[in-house]
Amino acid sequence: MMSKGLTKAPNGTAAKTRESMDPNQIYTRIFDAIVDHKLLPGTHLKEDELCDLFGVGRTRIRTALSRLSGDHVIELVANRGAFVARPSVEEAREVFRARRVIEGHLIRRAADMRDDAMHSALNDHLHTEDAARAAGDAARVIRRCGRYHQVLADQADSPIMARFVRELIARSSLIIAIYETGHHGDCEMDEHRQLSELVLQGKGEAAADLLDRHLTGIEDRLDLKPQGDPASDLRASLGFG
Amino acid sequence: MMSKGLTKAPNGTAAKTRESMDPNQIYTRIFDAIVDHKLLPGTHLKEDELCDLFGVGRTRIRTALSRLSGDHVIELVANRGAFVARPSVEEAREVFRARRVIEGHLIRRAADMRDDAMHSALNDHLHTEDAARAAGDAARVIRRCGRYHQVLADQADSPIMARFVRELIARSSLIIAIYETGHHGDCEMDEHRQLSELVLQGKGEAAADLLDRHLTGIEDRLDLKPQGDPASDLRASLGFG
DNA sequence: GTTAGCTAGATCGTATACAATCTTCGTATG
DNA sequence: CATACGAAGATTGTATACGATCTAGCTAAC
Repeated sequence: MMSKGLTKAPNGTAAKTRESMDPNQIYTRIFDAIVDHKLLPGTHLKEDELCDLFGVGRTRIRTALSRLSGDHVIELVANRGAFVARPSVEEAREVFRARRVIEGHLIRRAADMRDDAMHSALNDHLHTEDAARAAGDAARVIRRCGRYHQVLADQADSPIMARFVRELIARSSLIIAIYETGHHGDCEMDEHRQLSELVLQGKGEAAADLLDRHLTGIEDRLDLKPQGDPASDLRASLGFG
Repeated sequence: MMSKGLTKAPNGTAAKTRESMDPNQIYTRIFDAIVDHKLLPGTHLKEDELCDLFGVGRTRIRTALSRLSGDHVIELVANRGAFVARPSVEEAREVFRARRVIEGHLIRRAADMRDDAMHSALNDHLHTEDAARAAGDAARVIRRCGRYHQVLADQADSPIMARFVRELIARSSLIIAIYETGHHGDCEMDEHRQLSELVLQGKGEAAADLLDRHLTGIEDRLDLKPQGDPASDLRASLGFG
């Protein structure tokens, strides 16, 4: 059952659902549920089930699933259906490498462009991140941490690369769901604050360096051992390693 | 009429078409037609017309169009349909900036990883590029030039970033279609050869520098003036500038 | 007891029909 | 003659029904 991950309406009433949702809204709802770890990697997203939940025909569901597949947050298997993606170790490493490359460029550029609007955007977000942490809502903290990187990427006036980063952040969330070890501090809160300060002081190189270490730190806290082929993987899983 | 850009079958017979094409094949055919400048920016891709051309129902066409839209090579306008994308000047500049960032990273990495397979892949492609140029087939030269960058990106064992590059190359082709000035040499052939040599010699930094200049050169050969709002743009187009 | 084959159920893939929307062209009116 | 209005045609958006494919569980044979 998936009703744990996707509720019919955000406020509890089913009113919005009756009025038929756009493919866009459906897409966003599922995307967010995946990023927020409400839908876990491997989950089978059955079309009929989603039809009931959202109160629409299969056509709209399929449109939404197609877009999600384009973002690589779900995998469309022929004649089997849609599954929440399960990034491999190799994919995981490349996602973080790509983030270092692209976000690194964007943060340098943002530092060169800093203005009042950027100041507000970055600080506003830090406040919501604080609030989430204070409330002790773990799911919200995860979401806010990811969002910080998105807000940062959005400051560089580079919508194309910001979209790439959006996909990479979503996939990072899946990666964390699969490979996280006990000791988080997924995104060290303080590092986010330092990043903002460096950007707003125009210290692009320093900001890029810190961002690189920040992302590498997240990656290092994951359990990304090279995993063997399925056969030996089975042996290892059964304790014959 | 669009039959100039999309022929029913590659060899002239209509046999393949009868057997019903996959959404995948349809997607690839349209994607290639756009990259090859057989379908020009702004072209309206009508669903019924495509149904006739490919001999399938609208469902498969829509699946293909949805994927193309995800690549941003076509634009899906609500209730109006699909149009070949017309990148703005701002988008054009960001596409080349993104290419410098991402391809720059990949070429450095490729240089660090060079092996026999890479040697063959790069040289094989240069030969097909030579052949196209010798045959004097302008369309094929354009296609091969774009493909070179794709082949290069594919050498860095980074499928995610290689996919980003694939989209950027396709959009570059649209940008060239719109903004090209008379004097091409779109991709200086000799620079491709030099790039391959530097990569295969493991000179990553030098290769990255040359690639940066190469891409900047292509961008500089375009007519990317800051374009005014539609109103003044019309005045300029009619010679009242 | 194990394995191969088979049947029934579930799920997705596609085509088609109908509804909603937009565009265009003709018409009437100022 | 120019402009606003309206109706017809064209095009896309959606739901639904049917067919294809896969999965699971059962039965039977070895």
